[in-house]
Amino acid sequence: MRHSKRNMPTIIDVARRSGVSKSTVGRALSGGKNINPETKEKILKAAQELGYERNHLAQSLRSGRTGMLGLVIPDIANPFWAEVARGAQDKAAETGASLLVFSSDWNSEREASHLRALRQARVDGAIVNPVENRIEDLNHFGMPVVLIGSSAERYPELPSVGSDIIQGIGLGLDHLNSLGHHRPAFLLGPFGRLARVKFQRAVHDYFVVRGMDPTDLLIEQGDYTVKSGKAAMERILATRPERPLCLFAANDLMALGALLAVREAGLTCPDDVSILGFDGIPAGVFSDPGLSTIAKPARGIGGQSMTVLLDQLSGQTVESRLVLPCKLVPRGTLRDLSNTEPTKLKATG
Amino acid sequence: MRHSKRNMPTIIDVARRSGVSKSTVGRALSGGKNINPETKEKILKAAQELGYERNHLAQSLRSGRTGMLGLVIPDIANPFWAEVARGAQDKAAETGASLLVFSSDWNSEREASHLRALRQARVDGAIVNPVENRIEDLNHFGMPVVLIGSSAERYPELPSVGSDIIQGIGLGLDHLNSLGHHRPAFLLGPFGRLARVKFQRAVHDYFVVRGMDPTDLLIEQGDYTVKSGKAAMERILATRPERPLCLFAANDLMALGALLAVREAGLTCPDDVSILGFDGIPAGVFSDPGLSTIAKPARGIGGQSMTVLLDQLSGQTVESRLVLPCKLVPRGTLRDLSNTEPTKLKATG
DNA sequence: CGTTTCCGTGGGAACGTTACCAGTTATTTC
DNA sequence: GAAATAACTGGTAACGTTCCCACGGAAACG
Repeated sequence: MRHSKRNMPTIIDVARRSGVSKSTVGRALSGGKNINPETKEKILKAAQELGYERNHLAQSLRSGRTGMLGLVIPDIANPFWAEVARGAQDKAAETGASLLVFSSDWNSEREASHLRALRQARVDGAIVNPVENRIEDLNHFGMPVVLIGSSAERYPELPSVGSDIIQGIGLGLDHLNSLGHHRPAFLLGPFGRLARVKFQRAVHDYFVVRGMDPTDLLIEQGDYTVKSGKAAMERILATRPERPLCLFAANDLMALGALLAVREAGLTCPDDVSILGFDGIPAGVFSDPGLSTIAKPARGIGGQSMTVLLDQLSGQTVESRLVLPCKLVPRGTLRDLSNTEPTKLKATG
Repeated sequence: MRHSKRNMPTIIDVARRSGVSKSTVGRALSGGKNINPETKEKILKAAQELGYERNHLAQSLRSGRTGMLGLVIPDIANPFWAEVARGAQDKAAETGASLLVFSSDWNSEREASHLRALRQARVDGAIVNPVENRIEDLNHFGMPVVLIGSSAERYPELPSVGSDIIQGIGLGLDHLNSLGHHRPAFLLGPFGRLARVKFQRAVHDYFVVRGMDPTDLLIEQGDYTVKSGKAAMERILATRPERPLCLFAANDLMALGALLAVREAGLTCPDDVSILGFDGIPAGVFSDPGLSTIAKPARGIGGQSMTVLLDQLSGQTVESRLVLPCKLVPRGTLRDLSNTEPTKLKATG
């Protein structure tokens, strides 16, 4: 190794080599004004020759800005959150900031510990997906925060970025309607969860607004896993004999599980059963047929939340709540019934 | 906000409040010896009351250790690398270290820029997946490095952690043999790549060691994408009429592509065609049937490389090259021919 | 020509912590 | 009981940078 970490060159070495004071070197290196172009070039050259690398710690300690930002998400190994992280990271890199990434595993203790670590690292700000059942106050975190995800609503005073689930659900139901699926079954999450309540209410409102009957919709429950999706579809198939059937699942994993159940029952998708997912995970491409879904703007959420955070850091007032639109991704799990028997369907609907 | 970032309490505030000197506070807080238990408790209490949070920057600047580690991988949004990151992160968290994660996108300029950022942040060490075509010298990086991935071989002096591809291939071929597939077709990567060469050599050696004929094996080429896998399988189906057919693909994405081609040709997997993948990506679960594959220990690579890095930091001498075993993940794409016609197959093989 | 403004530079203090040394007691040792 | 040792504490100097002020000289102004 060239310099053994304990004797890396400092501005003072650069100053000696270029025959000026460390103040001048500092000015030259931090791009300040009031510096003779010739002197600056001389200093830059000396710095390069010495292999000088600015000590970010000292700079941060003195200036009070670290140029480091924090990101606390449930699980970096989860494709959705990995996309979010990537979006945030790219945006941060544009401004030369580094990102400290932590996975909380939906565990509020780990979350608290990570937030403490961020505070100790004196990051300039943080993006956090707060754990759902967390009570402790994120409000006086001590630095700018931007919240992401559905549980952000618990902190109305803090800026947040999320996906527009209501719009996404509308998009999905519109699409289903256009294909002739007017009363799909729904597969939602666990009863207690905030996301579940929001989803169900959005569906209800959609039906009411359009003068359709929102009661007696078939709603099954799962826990967002493949297994629970499969089990739910088995229940539906057992109780509902009618066959062009349609299911709108609250996430892709359950939708894929439902797809497995359809196959095991000897039925085919989309001929017998149509399935629409929600999330837009990459694995949806590989199922047979490919999973039609409503994609959340994962990378966009990461990028936008970073933008909001950076705006906040530069002193701008920021929008308190930003929702990004979802996108329809039609693949192969939806059957088009609109041309087959439009009159009959209209009559029943 | 409670304290507006510019007036967070320091040890000196804690010292005032608890009536001791800042030296004593320092001792109490950094868990050193030579401190009266009562005094220590008093100080801890005062610190808590003030909401004191140790300034990691100052600590690092003075002590020369930041407790921060770097991780440079191609793409955090890629499931495989996300797993690696997760493994490294968990291991780092055990020792209280934070991880700075960067995505290089297989771009050596971005990689160089990220390495510079790590050096400026004065991280204690880094884990790097070097970009393949990189020439610049990672050898005098200036701090402990651990390499991961296949291109680590270019830096024989640096410690590295990878998966044992040769063992994984052996595992796959053993398994195929046991199921009666003695001469599978192979779907490998682009000709120039190091990984392709290694794969092909491993297959060759496997055949030679077992006294089997390594020549005239059917080898198709792809570029690790789904599309190329599909195209390759279409070529194979067109040229090879015999039907219990078997394909061993060099990665899961191509294997899934091949699976699509089989379906589109009106054939079924595994009845007509058996497919074995390599990687162990999560999406393999959702295909129909589920993709049998050789899983690389992604999280293990992350965790082990972090262990090696931490060992190196604590002054221990470390193994220069560590290879982790791959694991067989049997799902549904492999047909068992061993019971059906063992004698006939033995005769032909 | 004296005064003001500007530019370029240097010298110190400060950021918050740990390392080190020098004290002051309390405790042990011969 | 004096001396040596241990336990605890305080003061000061770093770590490498930026911030602030002061200084000299050149240019601009009246």
